[in-house]
Amino acid sequence: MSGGSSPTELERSSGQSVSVVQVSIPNQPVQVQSVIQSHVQQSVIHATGQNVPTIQVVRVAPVEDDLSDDSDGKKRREILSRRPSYRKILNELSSPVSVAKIEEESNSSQSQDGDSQDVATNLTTNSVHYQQTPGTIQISADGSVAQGLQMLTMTNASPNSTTAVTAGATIVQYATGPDGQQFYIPVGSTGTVQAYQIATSGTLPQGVVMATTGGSIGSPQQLGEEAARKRELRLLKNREAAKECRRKKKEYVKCLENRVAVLENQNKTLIEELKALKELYCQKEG
DNA sequence: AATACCGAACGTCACAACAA
DNA sequence: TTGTTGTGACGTTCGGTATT
Repeated sequence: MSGGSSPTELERSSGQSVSVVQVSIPNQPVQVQSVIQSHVQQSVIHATGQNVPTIQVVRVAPVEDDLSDDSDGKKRREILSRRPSYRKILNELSSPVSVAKIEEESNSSQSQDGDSQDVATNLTTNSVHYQQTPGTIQISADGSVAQGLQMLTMTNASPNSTTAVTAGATIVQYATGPDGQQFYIPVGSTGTVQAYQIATSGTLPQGVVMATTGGSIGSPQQLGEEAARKRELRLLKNREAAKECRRKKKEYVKCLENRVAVLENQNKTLIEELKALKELYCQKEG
């Protein structure tokens, strides 16, 4: 057992008090730190070392709500922005064991979500209808996986409409291909589509590049439209990113909660085992 | 049935971290 | 240095449940 008189890395960085319970287990292959960040209702597990016969359970005491003063929004924001993200914490995990397990659990939950690789997913929020068609995954001879085309179609779908695409509907198509990401946004109601390409590799420059449909750019009005479209794209991408971020976060939290439960069980068992061994030892001594 | 409350999900903004 | 991405925070909307 060790409480640690000097502040841990976590205490130094977060200002939270940390209590440490350390249990040595013969033949236990990993060292595990379980960290509960109650403030954000997230659990973080650190697993380090393949051959360290130690389990270390770390509990972070609930932080005093020093952020409750809403009048000081900027300070609050500053403090919160310094908190490391769960992704960063995950990246800091040094053990391939935990990472592999998280990935494994992540994959299994994805497959539970209804074969997301094979079935087109449809979701409707408010009056906006999203349809994501399955991407093609190319696997080369060396086993590497190349991301294929992924198409996202967004339409204004009325709740009663039987067809996703109706006259005058706004359709934004988003595609991820080998040359980068592409967006197709309708211009006016004539059916003309403006295509944008966001290059991520190859010869195309980084950023948004006007790709198709003629018409010179230069007039203030066109510049304004261009800026508006850019903003539209940014919002669209950010919207999708936020969704993805939330999905990952939920998955991650679920995974960690499961693991916390497992480790708590394990801890309980080990404490009982230790107790039994102590009694045995005392009997032998006495 | 009307209202209040709550939690989940969403869209947007701001900003840190990262890549080119 | 600049553009992109990921994510915390905030406000809004919506559906479910409890209460009146």
